[in-house]
Amino acid sequence: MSKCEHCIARQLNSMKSLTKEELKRVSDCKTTKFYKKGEIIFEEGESLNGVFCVRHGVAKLTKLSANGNDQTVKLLGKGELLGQRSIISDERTNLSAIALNDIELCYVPKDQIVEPLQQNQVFSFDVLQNLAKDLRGAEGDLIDMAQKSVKQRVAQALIYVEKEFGVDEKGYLNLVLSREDYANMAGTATESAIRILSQFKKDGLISTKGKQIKIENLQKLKLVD
Amino acid sequence: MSKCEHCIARQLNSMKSLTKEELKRVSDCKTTKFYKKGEIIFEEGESLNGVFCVRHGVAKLTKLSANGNDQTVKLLGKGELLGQRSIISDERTNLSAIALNDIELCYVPKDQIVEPLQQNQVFSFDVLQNLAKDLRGAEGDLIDMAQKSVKQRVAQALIYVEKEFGVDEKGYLNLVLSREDYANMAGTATESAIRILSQFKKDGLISTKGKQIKIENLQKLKLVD
DNA sequence: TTTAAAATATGATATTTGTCATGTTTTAAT
DNA sequence: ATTAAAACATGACAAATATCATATTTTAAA
Repeated sequence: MSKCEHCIARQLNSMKSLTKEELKRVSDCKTTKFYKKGEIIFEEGESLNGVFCVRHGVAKLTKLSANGNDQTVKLLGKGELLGQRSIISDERTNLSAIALNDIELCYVPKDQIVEPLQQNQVFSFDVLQNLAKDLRGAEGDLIDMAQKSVKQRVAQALIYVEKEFGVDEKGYLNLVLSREDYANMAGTATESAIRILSQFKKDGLISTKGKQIKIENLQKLKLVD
Repeated sequence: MSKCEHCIARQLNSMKSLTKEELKRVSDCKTTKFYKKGEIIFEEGESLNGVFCVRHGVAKLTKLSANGNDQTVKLLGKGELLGQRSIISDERTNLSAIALNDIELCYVPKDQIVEPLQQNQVFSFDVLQNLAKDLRGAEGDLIDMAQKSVKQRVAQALIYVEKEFGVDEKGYLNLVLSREDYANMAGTATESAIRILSQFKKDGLISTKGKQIKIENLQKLKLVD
């Protein structure tokens, strides 16, 4: 099995601050898991006994709201960690994680994270900084959700996907999502997302080819009202 | 000047995990600041060189949205810390802090927090757990904002204020807020908040005496649609 | 105490967004 | 290749919410 020491994904998260010995231990007891598009990685309410590190593919973190809608909180790509928070606060997870495409994850048992967290200052400070950054992001998202129009939120979702996951050689978003996925990110009805994306297309802000989307005018997309 | 060692507020946050020596140092270099109702403690975009600990009174963290609305992100009462995150991530603050009533804060210079953060495992793990908890809360709020009706959000704001700051001997909320404050918390127009509060009053969910509000039927308030 | 300003209240109306219905297109399984 | 299911699209309408206008009440300042 491949080793963490050589994993590129590792460079992208706090794991880079583990000592060689700690990393070796992680590497020795990690397992690799595969999930197909749409499969559930974990569900809200579960107790997690470890952390998942995305090696390849994209997952979404969602929560089912009281009225039965799925709200997507965050998308996670290569190198990002799932379940980190539940481990730190030792609580059940409040979110579900679902594969958005075929995904490969490394599963690292809890102890391998908690122990360094309590003994390796560099690591724990790194995790701390990441959490602080996440928190800032979450507050920003909260405000956007409260203050921006649905159209603006859909535009944001497109911009986010482009920025986070990039485009292919022809400019199409690497991450292909359904209209429903965009609706869940923007916190709106699927029909609304469809309508808005159609409008964006008519207005030349985006173009599509099948399910693929290309942002044609990023500036205007940022300025929708 | 009073000492941190004897401060009750301290018990409520991560400072309780500082060693005696660390706490002594904090105590020796802290300064006390007073702000009147409505005064700005700090504004978004400022670089903070320390952390504020609420000793008495309540502050709100808000952000001005693109369309000129103030969105309240969090209220902070006795023992809570302001600016913690900006210190950890070493970034300018993205939120403004404003006194909701006359408030007394202890200001602790950055170094007194950062140093223990990098050397005292117990303290840094405590902060880590608090951040994890805050992040969970922020994600919950995000989802509520996206999925709940304005009426539900106003109801929530009332419930939050009761839970967080309690009631006086007659059952009135200790923290007296304007309708606009409630609107900013719920992310809605002031008129909408006013209308909804009036409706709650008509329906017997709350009663008022001047600006004071009493929750009369918590159960029903939790169940508004 | 008087008076101006701020906060609260409420109606009328416009806008945004959601919901339901229905049809078309695309995708994936047989 | 055929077919069923899923995704996409769009119209019609309803519901939620914002906005604008204006009046009343409360608060704070002179």
